[in-house]
Amino acid sequence: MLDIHFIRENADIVKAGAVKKHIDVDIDRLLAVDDERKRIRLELDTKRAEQTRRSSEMRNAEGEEREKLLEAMRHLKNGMSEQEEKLKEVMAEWQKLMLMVPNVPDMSVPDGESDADNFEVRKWGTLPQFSFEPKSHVELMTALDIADFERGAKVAGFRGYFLKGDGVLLANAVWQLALKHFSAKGLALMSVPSLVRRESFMGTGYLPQGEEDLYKTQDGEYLAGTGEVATMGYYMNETLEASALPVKFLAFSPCFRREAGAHGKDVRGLIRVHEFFKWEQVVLCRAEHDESVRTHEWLNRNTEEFIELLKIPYHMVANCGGDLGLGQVKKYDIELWVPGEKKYREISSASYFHDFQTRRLNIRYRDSEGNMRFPHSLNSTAIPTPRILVSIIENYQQEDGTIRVPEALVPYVGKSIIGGA
RNA sequence: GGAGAGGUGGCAGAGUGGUCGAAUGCACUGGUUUCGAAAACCAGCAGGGGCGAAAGUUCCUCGUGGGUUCGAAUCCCACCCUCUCCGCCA
Repeated sequence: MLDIHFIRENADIVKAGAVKKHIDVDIDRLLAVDDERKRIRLELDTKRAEQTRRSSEMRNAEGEEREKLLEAMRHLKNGMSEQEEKLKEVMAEWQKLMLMVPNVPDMSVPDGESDADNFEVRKWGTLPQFSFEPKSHVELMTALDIADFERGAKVAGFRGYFLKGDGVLLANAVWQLALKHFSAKGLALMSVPSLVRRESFMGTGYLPQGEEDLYKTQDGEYLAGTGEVATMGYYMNETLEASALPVKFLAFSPCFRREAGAHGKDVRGLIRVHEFFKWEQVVLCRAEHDESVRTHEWLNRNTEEFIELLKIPYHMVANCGGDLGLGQVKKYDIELWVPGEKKYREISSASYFHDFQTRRLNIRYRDSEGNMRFPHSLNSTAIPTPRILVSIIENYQQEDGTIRVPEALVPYVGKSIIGGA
């Protein structure tokens, strides 16, 4: 959510931002509703002030004087209840519109409609050269019996999977290495709920718009598609000490996604699944743009470094306007090379939000001047499993169908070849 | 699943119809004292919205939404949430 003052004073910027994000929102309508809201409030305030005044006179009034006052009050209240009704209607529309206004993307965000228009910022590593036709992870893992997709579908339905044996070890090894790498960066470990109430989804901006993509329980909670939701909810409705900032979390959680809009996409394998695990970096920092920008680069770099430990070729893109979420100011995606598809596939997403989320979540801190402020929030994937296995398996495959274990993972897997004799 | 208790400022916690946006304590900020600090003492200190250059002034907020009343933190209703005990269970 943006500050209504900001929207009023920068209507053109907000409108242009929505256009850049390809989000349709009627700012003029919001401004008109806000005018109405202010007008009614002012009139009501005046009447309420009179009511308070009269009612304190009432305490000592007796007899005829009292009757007069009562009569005047009745008159006053008549007009008020109508206006209160009206204000309620206006506020309902106001709230609805406010939740729809997207955050303004940064100047540096490239124009574009979809992920096809994202801008490549840098590239790392050299693409593997195979003397044979590389196989997909589905073939490789099935042949090695370290994953079972058929039975996955039988038991869990579409997009279901089992990891088995060394597949489990490999996923676990990634977690171990991630734990070490990311906690060395000063991120505090936290294991967070996946079953989360509506409020935190509203606060992070996944609701009200994203209802379709979420699983919902019969008790009304939702299953989170990312640990970001619970981690951001952690300080909801709290006031932090400025000295506590920045807070930096590395949150672990199971993640659940309906993939409602992606029925035909990535129907095989571990790229797009309904349930997976993710380590997520989440930061709250002082409400300074510079600090947000610096932290954003840092978070993204942390993940790049992790991928470099695994020695998997990647590139990093700046997401275009049309590929940004409602609250995001800017986003970088890291995409890993997938030999079976001969293209880069997303593994990580780093974004910053300014105070868009903290305003919705009512997370505040007191700055050095004693003013209440909404901190800035950021988050970035540390590492998701099992998706990361796709690139590991396919990039490290050998002609005989065995998989070399990335050097950094060998201590955790306990072997250097999967499928070897 | 059954029974009960409760939601008040940054925190703890009083307040059961009118000078209550709210005692008190802690925390915090400023000052006195000190070589400096601690302690003590003095003072300040909820958030948000109007109007105003400012001083100030006014409205809203005691979980949320309704109701009763001239007047509600306080009474009534509904909902949400939390805690305790019993049962069941990882």
